[in-house]
Amino acid sequence: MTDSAKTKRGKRERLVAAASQVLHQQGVEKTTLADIARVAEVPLGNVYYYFKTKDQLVEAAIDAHALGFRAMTASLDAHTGPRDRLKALLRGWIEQREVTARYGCPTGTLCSELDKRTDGLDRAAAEVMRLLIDYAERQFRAMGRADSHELAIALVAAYQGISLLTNTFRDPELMAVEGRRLERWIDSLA
Amino acid sequence: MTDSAKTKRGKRERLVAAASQVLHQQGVEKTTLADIARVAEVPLGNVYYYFKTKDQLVEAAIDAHALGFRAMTASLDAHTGPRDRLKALLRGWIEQREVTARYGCPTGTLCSELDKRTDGLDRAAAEVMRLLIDYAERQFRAMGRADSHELAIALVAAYQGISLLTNTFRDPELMAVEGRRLERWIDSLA
DNA sequence: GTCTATATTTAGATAGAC
DNA sequence: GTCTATCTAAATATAGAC
Repeated sequence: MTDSAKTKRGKRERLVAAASQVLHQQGVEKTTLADIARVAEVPLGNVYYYFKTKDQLVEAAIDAHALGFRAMTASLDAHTGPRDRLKALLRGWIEQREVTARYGCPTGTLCSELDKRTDGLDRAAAEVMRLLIDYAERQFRAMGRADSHELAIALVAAYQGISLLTNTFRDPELMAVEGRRLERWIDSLA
Repeated sequence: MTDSAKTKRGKRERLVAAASQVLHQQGVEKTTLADIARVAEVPLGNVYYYFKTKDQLVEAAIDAHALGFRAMTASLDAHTGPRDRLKALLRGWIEQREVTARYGCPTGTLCSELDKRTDGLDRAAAEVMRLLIDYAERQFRAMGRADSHELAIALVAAYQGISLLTNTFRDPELMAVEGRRLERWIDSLA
């Protein structure tokens, strides 16, 4: 991606990209539309031409996040088998450890924060988490595990938990160590 | 606790108790001082006699949370051995599963949300998480494990992760199932 | 110490010129 | 479609009577 917000992609697209980034870094509640507009290099008043409310922009960012996840898993499917796909997922998490140490897991922080809301945004975030669990579950099932659902929950929980600790203590090594532990765990499964 | 906010405990004490409750339920950013004052049954303007800023009240609530955790572990130490203490910890988490499904782990949600802040409040929340890890680590060490630190991180990460999923999907059974899995894991350790 | 009324600030949202 | 200026609502914080 050589494009920055500066370049002449569509403004709507720039706003969504800027929202994804800033919402992850600052959290939903602490992010103002002015913050997003500045990063997207779109005048504040113009935001409302594309999104009627802040919530609609947040929802668009979540949808973009879900789309990005589907693209990632699609490329993961290039790997030969389900075990390799799971380990590739783990390695991706380990590679992102610096970002995670600074800002947490994008999906996890969204779910945690948006859960406090009564409107539908919390369900949109939960949907992304569901995508992740379902993907892991399919791999465990392809490995022939009858307890694929429980294993998928355990894997994603371990990742979300270590993401939170990595972020809380600002220590990327936590993710690296736990990631390797999870890799050994996956190798140990029949 | 037969005391409600109504009773004539000190106002400062009532404000801290109300803050602990409401901050857990609504999150820090979405909670107003008016919310806390209402639950504590203290007039809004009077809050500022006890706390100069909202942040100071939030910090007092975090400190109270840390104090409560120390009291809990002190009573856990009544258990015969380190393995029983860890399993008692797990059973406590399982017992809290309905609250966790609705509002998440109090410590985890605080750490996740406050991490987005630059002031010192994020470190106050991290300290409570540190207490939890240190306690678990002491038990693993007492069990004779050389890898007590790694095990403590894994245990707390598993708990924090399943708390997030339990909350995200509003499903207390997730905590119950994973809690039993973690109990078996602790039993399996030499 | 207590509490009402209000000042101040900020951010979401809109009006209307171009 | 774009953008400046502004409205409005809400929340933190304060003033000052009691």
